[in-house]
Amino acid sequence: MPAKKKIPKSAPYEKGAWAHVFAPRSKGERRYWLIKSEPDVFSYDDLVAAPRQTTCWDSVRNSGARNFLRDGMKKGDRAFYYHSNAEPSAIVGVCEIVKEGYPDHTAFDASHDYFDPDSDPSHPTWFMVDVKAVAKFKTPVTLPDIKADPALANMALIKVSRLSVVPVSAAEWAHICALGGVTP
DNA sequence: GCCAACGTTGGC
DNA sequence: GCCAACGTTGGC
Repeated sequence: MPAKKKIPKSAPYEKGAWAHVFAPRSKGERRYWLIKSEPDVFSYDDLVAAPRQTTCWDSVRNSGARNFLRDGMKKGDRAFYYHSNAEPSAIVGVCEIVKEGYPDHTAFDASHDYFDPDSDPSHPTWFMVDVKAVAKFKTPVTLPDIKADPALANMALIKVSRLSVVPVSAAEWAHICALGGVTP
């Protein structure tokens, strides 16, 4: 693994390199994602403790991540729950998309930290989904684990840092579920 | 705390 | 349309 990797000049999610994650689906096809949260802010255990083990995934303010939330994710899709800025940073559980992309109301609220005056209810800029906890990993799969695993070398998590929502391939999904001790 | 790798903004 | 300055994420 190169110590320093070259990231394509143009952001992949802008140029259609990830068009497959937005492409039409076969009937019943499920797709996979990874969502990041700092555990000090909202951990997987916080999700489990939430009413109906569900929360709205609000406050994403990056256009690439927004596109995944708004256009990529479908009800029934699954997502890894990743703890960022943690020691160690790691995938700690599985959740399910239980409500597809809808306007992020926190952008409309002037008193909210993530208020965006350019987003209004008639033409929302930012979107969110609802996620529900499904299973906590028996063993967290850490970022060093992921980086050391040749089967995971192409994960979007590694390829494109600083994006809080990224796609996961079906092969990566199965592999990581096995490492984490949960059924895919 | 540092800083790489972005995305965004705004001057021109 | 270019690009420098700035802000953010998140690993280390």
